[in-house]
Amino acid sequence: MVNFKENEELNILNHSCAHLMAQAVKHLYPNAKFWVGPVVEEGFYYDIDLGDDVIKEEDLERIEREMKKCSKSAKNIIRKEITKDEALEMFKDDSYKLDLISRMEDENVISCYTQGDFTDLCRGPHMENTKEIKYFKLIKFSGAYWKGDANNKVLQRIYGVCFKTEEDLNAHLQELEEMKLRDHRKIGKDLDIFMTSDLVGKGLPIYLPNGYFIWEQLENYIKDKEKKLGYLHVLTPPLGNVELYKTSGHWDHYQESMFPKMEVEGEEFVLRPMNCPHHMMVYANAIHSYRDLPIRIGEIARDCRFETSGSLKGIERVRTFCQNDAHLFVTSEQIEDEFSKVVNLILETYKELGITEFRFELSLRDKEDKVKYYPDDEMWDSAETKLRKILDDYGYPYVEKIGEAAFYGPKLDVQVKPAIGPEYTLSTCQLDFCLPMRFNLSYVDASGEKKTPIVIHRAILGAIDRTIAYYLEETKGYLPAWLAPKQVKVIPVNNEYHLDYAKEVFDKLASSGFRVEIDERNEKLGYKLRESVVKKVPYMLILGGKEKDDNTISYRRAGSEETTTLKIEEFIDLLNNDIKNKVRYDK
RNA sequence: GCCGACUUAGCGUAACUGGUAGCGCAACUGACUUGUAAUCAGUAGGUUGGGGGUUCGACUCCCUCAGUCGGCACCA
Repeated sequence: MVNFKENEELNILNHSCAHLMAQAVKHLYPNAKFWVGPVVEEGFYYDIDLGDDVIKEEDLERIEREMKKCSKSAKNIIRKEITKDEALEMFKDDSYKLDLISRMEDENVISCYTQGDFTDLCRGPHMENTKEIKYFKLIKFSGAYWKGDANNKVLQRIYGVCFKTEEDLNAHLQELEEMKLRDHRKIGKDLDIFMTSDLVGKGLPIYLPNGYFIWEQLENYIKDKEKKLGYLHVLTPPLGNVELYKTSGHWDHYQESMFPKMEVEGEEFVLRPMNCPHHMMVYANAIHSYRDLPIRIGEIARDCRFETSGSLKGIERVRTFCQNDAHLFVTSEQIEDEFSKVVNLILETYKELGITEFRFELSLRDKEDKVKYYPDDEMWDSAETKLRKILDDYGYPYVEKIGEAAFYGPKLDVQVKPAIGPEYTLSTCQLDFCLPMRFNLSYVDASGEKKTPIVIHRAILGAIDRTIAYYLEETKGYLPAWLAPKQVKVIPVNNEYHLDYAKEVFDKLASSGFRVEIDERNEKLGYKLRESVVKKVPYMLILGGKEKDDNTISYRRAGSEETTTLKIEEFIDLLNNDIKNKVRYDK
């Protein structure tokens, strides 16, 4: 998928197109006031105040038609540089522009661009003439808070894309359609992976047998890896006393997005929104020597968060989910080593799953925000410096994000992009000097002195739910054999002649431990084959006279139309290899 | 939560400016006995998301609740 922001040529074209759209909107809505119209990864948008008017589906077409007219009028796009005073005078009736101008440095050059009857404040650059802005499409529209603040007025935001040629535009629109086909919500339905029910409640997905099978595989996979790295797994309750969260600080920070507390026999409980406090208690259960550290406590742990209704999405963002969580209790000398091991684990896991599109973010505190972040600058500076050094030493590229840290410490977030919607965090590794203090955790060091350990919070498969969503989209539903609920479908060409042989092959595969199914129905080969193709079964074995005579099998692999013939033992080797190496079929 | 849209059988959909719900797949029954994405025929399946209203009459218009979707905001 093209990145409009990073492609310089498309960036200029799309930004110019945002102006063209603004011009058209101004023609159709003379009272329209404009906020900002930047180019983003997925194209351009413009935030517009239409007074009491709102954009409707049919308005997009009207605006597009008007844009075409503006484009055809072939007006030169003329840059003019003005002083701040001139700018303030020029836009004196436009509170939005005045807001922008007043925040500009006095000595900076302010520029505006004029095309025909429309002038907009803008840094540029732009195309030279509106006729160059020709192949565009308005994609979607929505409300958007002014300045991204939910307390502010909702502006109308219109998104669009623009290309140099009609072919490029059509190819892009085609690609957007194809992305919809790989949406995990569609695949999840088609392959009977999960369901939801109004009666159960929104954001509370139910994993069907196929979905739970995938879940179990992923859970076992990551827990096995963790065990090899010395993690100890525990099982803790999915709710806890409110005091536990008051101690951790979560109650103060996240009460609003927790399910409300329940009172029973004078005690107050909440469904837990995360597991750190429980794991702190696991640590606190015994006296620890420096010799015991690092202690790595892991759990596939269920959490419940009262996520806002508008943020729920399939199994990607839900109100109950299971984290692949762990807390590493370490000495300050062990931070770097343990943190690096986690980064290694993340990268190794991604490599094994074939995940190649991801980026690292170093999430730091916003020093101005004294409310969110634990007020201890020395602690924060030390944690952030340490984490930055670890990442620099590690050598994997990352970007820094101010104000994205957790309230208790800075973190490394691994971001991925789903088929539809903005990118999200799949894995995280966080450095925490704060909670161990709040919970009064300690160990005895070599000189017999009490010390406070440091905690590394980390999740590799993040939430299992989200990982399933992501992997369904990654693989387009063509699950690799190790994850596929059914690995092989045996299809006799003609039951009368080939069923016995098919059963023989079926028995051999089943007794070799494969998840195999035989289709004994009296249907045409094409009919039976189609069903397996649609359900994306990794291997379809077609067994007829040829195979029976030669004692072979012919297979078709998911996503391919090729047929290959092998000895049954060769096929078993092939499948074992696929399972062992987690071979993907979607590439 | 906010702005907008949507909700018809298990799934995918049709029904003009209001005239009383069709189709395909899947399911079930039977026939066909089959070589790489859909054999033929029949049967059954819907208080058109729930509730209320307007109307002689509502899938269609209005209100309301719920859910879903696109963004925004939020995301320990």
